[in-house]
Amino acid sequence: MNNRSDYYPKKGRVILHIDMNAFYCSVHEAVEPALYQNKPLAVAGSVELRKGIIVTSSYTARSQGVKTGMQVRQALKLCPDLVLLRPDFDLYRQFSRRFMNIVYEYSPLMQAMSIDECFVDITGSSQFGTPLEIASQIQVRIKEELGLPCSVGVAPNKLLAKMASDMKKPNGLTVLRKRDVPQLLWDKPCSYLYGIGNRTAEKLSKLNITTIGQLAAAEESFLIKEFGVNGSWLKLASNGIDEAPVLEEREPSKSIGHTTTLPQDVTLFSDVSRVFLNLADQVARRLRRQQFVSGTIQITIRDPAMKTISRALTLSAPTENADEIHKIACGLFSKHWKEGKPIRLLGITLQSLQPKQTAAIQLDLFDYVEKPRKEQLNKTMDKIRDKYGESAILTAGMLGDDPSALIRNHKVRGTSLQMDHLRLPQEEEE
DNA sequence: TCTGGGGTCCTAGGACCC
DNA sequence: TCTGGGGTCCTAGGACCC
Repeated sequence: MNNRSDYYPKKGRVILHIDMNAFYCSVHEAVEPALYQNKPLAVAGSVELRKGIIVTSSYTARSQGVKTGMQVRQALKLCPDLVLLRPDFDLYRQFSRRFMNIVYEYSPLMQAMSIDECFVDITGSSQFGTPLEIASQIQVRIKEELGLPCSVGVAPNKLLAKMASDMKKPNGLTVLRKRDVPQLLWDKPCSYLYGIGNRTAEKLSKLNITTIGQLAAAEESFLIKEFGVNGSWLKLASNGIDEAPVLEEREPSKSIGHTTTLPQDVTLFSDVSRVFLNLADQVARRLRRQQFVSGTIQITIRDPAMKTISRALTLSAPTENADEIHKIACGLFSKHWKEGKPIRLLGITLQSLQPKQTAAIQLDLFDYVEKPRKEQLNKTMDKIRDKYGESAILTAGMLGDDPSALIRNHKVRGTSLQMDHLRLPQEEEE
């Protein structure tokens, strides 16, 4: 066995799944080791009691019982010296790009799954070594060059690679072959299988199928009868079979949304409108940054009992403007929510996204007299916020005295600017 | 200990058109 | 006046994942 290609299958694939360990916390440790290394760390969405939920925690914190999804209050009880940090998504995105660039060097057939994990198909990468050597090299380089730990799964398909990387954390390197599936997976509960959540596991359990092995042995026709087309997938997946290819092009986003749980339940329309104004502003800005326009506006409303509804409206012409999104959100709300019913959470999601260029051509947007000015204003505001932070510009409606108006927690760097300080270039020439 | 926020995909029903 | 069948778009909600 001197030839590296002997380690690659004659037919079939070799897939790696790279999963960053405690990603957000690890990034903070890497950036400021003196402050944070080996400290019990947690990133929390907010420190307000009601909303305070642990988003992720370092392994040191985990060893003291701190878990994702736990309330901040409870986490502090278990771990009094827990260091709480606000999320910094720009920083995470930066490290995300850097670790994926390393992976990409070993094969361009790479698919980012989220900010902290990706698949890579190294079937044709024998020039870099055996699959295990490549997996190990990637892991070592991410550690040495970025200071971040990760777990790597090596398998013949995405499903098994994903499950393999999950088996040993942190810093795990796990090979999962199809022939290992009976021994390693079949005695595990169904929900252990990636793609089976609590609902499906419950339904399976009612059918007397509680382990992956039992699922693997079930009749496909029976599973199809109970689960529809998902039945076939259940049968295949429990046998370790998955033909889904690694898709190299990262698909453009299909929706952009923001939701917020309010500090207190609200009932007044004026409060709702103000929250929507803020949400509309945030989603519109992300939309513009990605050079998209949106054809469908959806709102989400959750009541104190956690019952959630969504209502959507498709526009005759797509938009990128916060004003318009805000107006539509308020309209949808008035139409579908009885005034006075208490609200716990509000959200706005933009759907039917399309590249702005094509939309502009289709709609002759440039023929409008009003549009270029509005676009100029949007651009100016985006630039200022890129420089001074999210809160640098607040439109009038966001300056209410109700706390729900200020749902943003981002720090303000530099001075706060008012709308009056903005001058459009055209106006300066006038 | 009453449960955050960002997404994707799928389904099913209704509207509407031919 | 009552009526088939196919196709598409829109909407709402559920399930799942990170």
